[in-house]
This record gives sequence, C-alpha cells and structure tokens, in this order.
Amino acid sequence: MNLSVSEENYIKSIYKLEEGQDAVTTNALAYELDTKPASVTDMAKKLKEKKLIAYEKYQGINLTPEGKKAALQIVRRHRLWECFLVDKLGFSWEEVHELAEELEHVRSEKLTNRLSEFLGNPVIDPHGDPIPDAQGKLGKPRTQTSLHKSQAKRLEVMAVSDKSTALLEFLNAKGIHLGTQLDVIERYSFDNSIEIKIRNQPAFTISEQVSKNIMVKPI
Amino acid sequence: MNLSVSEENYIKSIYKLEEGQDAVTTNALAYELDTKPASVTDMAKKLKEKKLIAYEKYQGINLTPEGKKAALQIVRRHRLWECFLVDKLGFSWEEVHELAEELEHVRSEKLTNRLSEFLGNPVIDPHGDPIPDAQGKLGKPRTQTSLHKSQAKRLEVMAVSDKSTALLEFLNAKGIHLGTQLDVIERYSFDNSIEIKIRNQPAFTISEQVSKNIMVKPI
DNA sequence: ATTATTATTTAGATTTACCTAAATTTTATT
DNA sequence: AATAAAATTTAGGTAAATCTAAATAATAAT
Repeated sequence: MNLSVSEENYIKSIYKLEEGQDAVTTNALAYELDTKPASVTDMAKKLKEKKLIAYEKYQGINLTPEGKKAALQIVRRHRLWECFLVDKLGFSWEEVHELAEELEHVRSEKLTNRLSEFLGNPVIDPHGDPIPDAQGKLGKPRTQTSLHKSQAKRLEVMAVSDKSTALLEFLNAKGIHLGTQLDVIERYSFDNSIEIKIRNQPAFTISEQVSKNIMVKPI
Repeated sequence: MNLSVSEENYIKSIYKLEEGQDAVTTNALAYELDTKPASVTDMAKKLKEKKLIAYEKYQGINLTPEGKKAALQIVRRHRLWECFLVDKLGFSWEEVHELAEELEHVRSEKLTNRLSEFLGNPVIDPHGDPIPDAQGKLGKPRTQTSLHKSQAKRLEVMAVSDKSTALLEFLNAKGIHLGTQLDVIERYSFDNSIEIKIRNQPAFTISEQVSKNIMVKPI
C-alpha cells in the first residue's frame, strides 16, 4: 500500500484518537489534524476506498486491521527518530516531536530496522511511549494511570501524553522528567490542582491540565 | 524562503546542471527531473517570481545568488544523510542516494548542524563529493578529471559522478571504490574503452560510459 | 414530540504540480 | 535566406488536498 504523506497523517491521527474511544468523529479528527471537517470527510472516503478504515456516513471512523498495521509502522518510525534525535544528536524531549513528524514519512523498512538496531532496539521513546517492533507488535503502555487519577502518594513519572513544547518546557522548568519520583502532598478538589514535591526540593502546585498528561506508576 | 519539496528538487537539479554550462535548458532540466518541458516552464515562472532563478523566455535558467544558497543547503543535507547512512547504519554507497533524496527535505538547520557534528563534520560524502559547510561554503571538487580524460598511467579514484545503483553496483563488482588505485594498461580509440588493472588482479576493460563517471587524480 | 443545537456531509472553488496538444521561437541545414 | 528540425512556451485539463458556504442528519433541550 502506497500512502501519501497526508494519508499517513490521517492514519496516524485516527490511531491516536481511537485509543479508548470506539469510533473517531469527523470533528475530533479535523481538530487533531488542524484542518476542516469537510476535508476529513473527503479523506475518509478515500481511505475507505483503500480499505484502511471502516467508515459509514455519520458513523465515525475506525482503522481496519490493515490500517492499524500501517499506523503502527508510522508510529514506529516516529518514535525511533525521536530516540535518535535525543540519544545521538543531543536534542531535548520538547524539540523532537516536530522533527520526527517529518522524518517518519521516509518509508524504508531497511532504514527503519537499521536505525532501530543502531539505537540498540529501544522499546520506549523520549516521552515514555512504547515503540512497535518490526512486526508492528507494541508493548503495552507502561502505565494507564495519570497523575490526575492516581491515588498513590509516592509515584514515578513513566510517560507524558501531551508532546507540546509548552508542556514539556514547563516540566523541564519544574524538574519533571521520565523516572522522576515525586510525593503528592495535597489534592485540591476545587480546581483539581495537586501539590507535589520532588525529593527535598520545595513543594509546588500543578494544574489539572498538567497532571492529566503525566503518566505515573506507584512506587 | 519556504520551498516545497518540488521546488527544492528543481533548485537542486538546476544547481547540478549549471556546473560548467552557462545556462540550464528547459529540456535538460525536464530530463533530469523526469518530467515534461511544459512543467519546467511552469515552475521556472514560479521560481523566477521567488527570485531564486534568473529566467527569460527561451533563454534558459540560472540560479540567483539566493537560489545558489538554497541549493547548497539542500546539497549539504543530502550529503550529510548519505554519510550517516553509510557510516552509522552500514548501508553501501549504491543504496543511499534514494534515501537521502527524501531525508534532504527535512529543513532544520539545527538538525543539519547537529547531524554534521555527530558525523565528525565530514567534508566528503560516500561518492567523493564535497559537503558544503553550515555557511554554504563548498570545498572545491576533489578533482575535475575523469578517468576518460585523464592522461596519467597510475591514478586513484577520488569520486563517482553518476550515483545510479547500476553504475555503483558495477563498480562494486569490479572492486572499484573511493581510494582505489589503478593502472591504465591500454586505451582503445575505437570505442574509447580502457583496459585497467587493480594491484595484482587480472586486468579488465571498462566502457567509455563508465570511465566518464569515474573521477581520478594521478599518483 | 418539537425545536434548537451541533455534527457531518455535499457542492463548488482553489492551489500545486503535473499533463497533452498545439503554437511559437530558436537553431540548424540546405 | 528560406526551410526544416528541435526546443520552448502557451492553452487548457487533471488529480490531490485543501477550503467556504449551504444543506442535511443526529443529538440535545425544552
């Protein structure tokens, strides 16, 4: 199957939005891809034609098994390039997403597999997300619990779900990285903000938007 | 200046064809880009509008200084990625041109410069071509003489001007690489073929098409 | 159960980068 | 210098991926 860059971006976004949800809506996909709902409808017809998605008018979108396979290949390339940029070229985690968005569209299995090998076949990317293997098999997410939902008092940062520069720079400023261990001091039900503490540094408070995007596991 | 992938390919090809020639013809550019003369004319108007080329109807095409600067950036990226693929991922020289054609379009100065640094700021690519530096300054070609034109009897392979898989695989089969030293045994004026010998291996004959694409220096 | 709101689709344009076929200009040849 | 050949451009069209505005369907609210 030969996909255009645009088609690949749709497939990738559908894959992303499908998690949890049963079907991806036209509007959600338009928002995710920064385009208009009418454009999504157009593309949905094309991808259905190519048997990569299941789509019926007004019924939302789902990847077919074949579509999912394609998505996992793209995700694999994206995450491997992120590793390369961080591990080999010394970029920091907030810089790599945009670059990987471009590099991921170079479709060469040989390149992808050699890159993986060169990087030591990494299993997670710089944001803590698992990297599909050459067969498209994906290790389960390292954790399903966000700091927002977790009830534990002591926990470790396992992944970050939002890859925006804004969030990642905020986390840098606060000293929050993958592997950071933190204590929950207090939860404020008024705005769902959380007061946390890292080692013996002074405690500080983070908003619900932030804590929703920090994936943790209890320790 | 923000260029599309297609515009970048035109700029790069014009740069390539401009060497020696004073102006690049519509037909030559169409052939190089595997497209039609009419399409070249369309694009020429657009690139003139963007002040990247000098172009007057029926008069051929030349890069402006700005166009040349753009071309050198693209060439830099292309050749650095080729080095990466060969030096770090273990590809051989006939495999990397096509992949680099895609990777070269990821436009990020930071990425390019870090890649260069990671590779040890190489000055020639796997085919012997010089790599422009971050300012776009290009070391002069390592040699202007092809095996075809050279009069010397003993010489060393410095670069290969044709990057087709076909030629490079042929050279692999014959044991001709960058740095290979060879003796010219005989030149046959009938078809301009050349009999050569590498060290103490048996001599063999190469055609004019091949010898034209092997750049050499006397030793 | 209507009605209002929101979501989605259709219809019709636009832009980019192509194309073919015909017209024009340049260059080469008699 | 006239004519033939080759190169180039113009005119008009196509496909991909967008868009806006209008129409339609689904969902929510009265």
